[in-house]
Amino acid sequence: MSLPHAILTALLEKPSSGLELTRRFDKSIGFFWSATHQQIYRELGKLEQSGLIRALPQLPSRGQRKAYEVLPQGRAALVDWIAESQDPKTAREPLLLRLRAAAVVGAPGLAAELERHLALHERQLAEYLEIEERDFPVEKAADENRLQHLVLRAGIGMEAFWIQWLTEALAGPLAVASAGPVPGALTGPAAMPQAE
Amino acid sequence: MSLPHAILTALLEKPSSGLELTRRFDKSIGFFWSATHQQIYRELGKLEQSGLIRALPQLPSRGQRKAYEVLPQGRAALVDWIAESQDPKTAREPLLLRLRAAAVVGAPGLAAELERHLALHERQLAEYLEIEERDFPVEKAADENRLQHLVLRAGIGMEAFWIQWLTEALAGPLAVASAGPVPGALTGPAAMPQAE
DNA sequence: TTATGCATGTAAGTCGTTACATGATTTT
DNA sequence: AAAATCATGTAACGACTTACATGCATAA
Repeated sequence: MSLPHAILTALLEKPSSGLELTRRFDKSIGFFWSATHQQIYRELGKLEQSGLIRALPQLPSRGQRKAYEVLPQGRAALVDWIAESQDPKTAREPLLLRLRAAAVVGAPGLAAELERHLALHERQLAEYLEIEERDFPVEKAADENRLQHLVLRAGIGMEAFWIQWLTEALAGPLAVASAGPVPGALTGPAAMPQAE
Repeated sequence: MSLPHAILTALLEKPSSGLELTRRFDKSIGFFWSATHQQIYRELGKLEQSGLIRALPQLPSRGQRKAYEVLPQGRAALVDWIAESQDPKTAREPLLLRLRAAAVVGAPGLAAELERHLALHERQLAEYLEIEERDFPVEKAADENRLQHLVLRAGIGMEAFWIQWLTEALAGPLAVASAGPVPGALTGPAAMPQAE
């Protein structure tokens, strides 16, 4: 149930139309919770029906843009959600899954993928650092911005972690000892010192 | 499409029944791709119908346990998947969303959540380190285990990152300057230096 | 023989993704 | 007027979650 609350937060920051929200989800909010415009429109409809937001009186300018604002009920729902007890979900990392699979059947082509991911993470880190420099300059470290800055620091830390890990992974051999990529040659299932 | 390949990997490591897979997904594999038994049974059915795995001749012992093994086609499908080009998905971190929401409407109850998460991550890290000590002792750093060890190192690194970040977050003030938790008092939408 | 646990499964609903549809406005 | 773009939306599917159902084996 994160999407509706992400939308409430975005609308509190600034009342917006569906498309404007979509644009904003491509940037800051979407760094930690992406959403397509279809999801957003559907969720806006639900939120309006639930009485948590309402459409602002139409500005009859261009297009049919409908802007929404958060109602007191919506704000209250958001406050409740913040304090809810939610366990961290077990991570879903297809890349690690692929590494583990490569340990069993061989790893041709995997190094290229790791390098590609490394480049992507480096680009993302650069983008985060740019935002930090722009919005949270060292000279004015204010307490009011602390939460926003913490969110950004989390993004920076995660990217830095992946870059370090991928670099370490690419530094050593990726091939597995016995198993080749030959489809027919089944390796023995027994010799797995991996944790179960 | 990660779950079927996670299952193929698990079955290559050791042919198993649905429940055995469920147990194993609660442990090693599930650290990076969790799955419930319902998902697993459904996926086993699909994989069998696709001719990627087959049920082993019944051991008529207790219960109705059906064990599956991977067929050459399944192994080939896994090899292909490893080399596929898959972009890293944008992270989904509800906790960061909640921080961002707290920056807008206030943060009562958030500190308790952060502390709870910190404890959970510390426990998880301890578990990973225990596994590392058991399965990858320093004296026998072999290349054959390198991929499995890398996967585990990723888990360790992620937990370490969260612990560090949460500690840093809890070290400072979490309250937001102006906004209280009062549902009716809407704050101005303008003053957001946050990146958009 | 009831109860408890094991093992496999069905059903329903939500969330997310991909592809397509529609009307309005701006550009050529 | 035709084409491109903007803005909102529908439809269909697949993945995941939660709750429930069933048959079998062992234990009380």
